[in-house]
Amino acid sequence: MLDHSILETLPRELQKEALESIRIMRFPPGKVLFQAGEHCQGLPLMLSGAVKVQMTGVSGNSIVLYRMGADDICTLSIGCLMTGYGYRAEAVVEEESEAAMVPRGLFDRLMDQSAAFRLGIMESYGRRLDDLMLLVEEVAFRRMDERLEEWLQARRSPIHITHQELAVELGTAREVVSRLLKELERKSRVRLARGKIELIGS
Amino acid sequence: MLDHSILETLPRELQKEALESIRIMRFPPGKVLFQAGEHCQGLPLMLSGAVKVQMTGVSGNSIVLYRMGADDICTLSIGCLMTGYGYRAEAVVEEESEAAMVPRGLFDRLMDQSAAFRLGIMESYGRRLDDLMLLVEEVAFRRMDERLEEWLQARRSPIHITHQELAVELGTAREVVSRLLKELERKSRVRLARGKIELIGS
DNA sequence: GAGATCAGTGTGACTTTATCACTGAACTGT
DNA sequence: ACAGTTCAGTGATAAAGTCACACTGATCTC
Repeated sequence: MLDHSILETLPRELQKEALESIRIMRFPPGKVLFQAGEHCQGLPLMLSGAVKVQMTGVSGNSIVLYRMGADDICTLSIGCLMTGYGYRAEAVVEEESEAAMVPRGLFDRLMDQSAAFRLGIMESYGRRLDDLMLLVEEVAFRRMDERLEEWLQARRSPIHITHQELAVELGTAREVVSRLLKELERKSRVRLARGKIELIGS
Repeated sequence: MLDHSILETLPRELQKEALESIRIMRFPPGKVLFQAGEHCQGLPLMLSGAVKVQMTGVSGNSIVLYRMGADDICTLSIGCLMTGYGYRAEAVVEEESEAAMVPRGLFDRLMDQSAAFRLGIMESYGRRLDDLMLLVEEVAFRRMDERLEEWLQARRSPIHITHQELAVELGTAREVVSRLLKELERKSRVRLARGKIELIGS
């Protein structure tokens, strides 16, 4: 049940405590783990699945910041727990996910007593920082048509997504995505349908 | 010498080890602490001063990601040390700074034995994450004229900076800054001179 | 101190991206 | 089958980024 998890690496005694105080939860696709402004209810440690973290600006526009997968701990939640401020972003489940909800006390003890756990946390933080730095560069300097094409090429055709969702992925406006996609269709690089994009000859 | 530092909080024995293995270094403004691609030579723990961290995209454009001040540990360096990858960004001293260079071994022991140190690290990470998330939103969705005005209003007139440097602060092109500033001058909100911007009536 | 040099700035022309307003097409439920 | 809703397309306009080049003020050289 804790297979493939960072929790496996814990010393026996801690593992026992962990198994007792941790709640394992399942989340279906679409489930909102937390929203902007809410306060942290416990640290989700992902065991499987995929969750996207996105934020909405004052303008009302949204952008996907990064994704979490197995063995990631939600670094945003750590920050919320430590500072007591509310979340700045929201987390939405993309693929059926399992997560261990770690209470504050156990988290502190794990940090205190397990070097492996600490390493896992630091790695999660490092990845997040790296993801965000790359994103800043993308958004600030790269052309939208290139970013769109890369995004499309990184998936399997057909891709089921609306233009609006794709706009949030890239941090742009829906109209921009529509126009760029239409342009790609004119070049016969994609075939468009409502809520679906087929890649041609890649 | 370690006044105002997170290192003060350490238990006596660790503090002794810290004082022995840590090198305190002074850096003058303009000093480059590290550059993109380089490998980590030790964790800088800032004691005083200010350092900006900026990155350069493939396009050659640069953007300031965040700033470090007293009691910040360089989270980027932690990541580099853990993963062995080179830095993705560069760090430039803005104000005369002092930093304690913490070797890997001591860092691990501090993380292991001092809850206060761990908390400091987590807070540094939290701030970085928060800074970067806000930056993503700014860059993706906010108007450049607003961002420029805010940046200007946050300083004391006169501001000594070139348009190029200001462009890097905001992650845009020099020409854009020049034009927006000229527009502000036409509205009598600023007075421009070579390398200097005076704010009028604020 | 006259010219050469160079970093810093200004600006026109053009492209790309964002925003606004609206139309129409495709799906949903009853 | 119709009403309501979500999704997509597009023209007009504004903001921002890019490219090319001219100008200006500071510094250096002789």
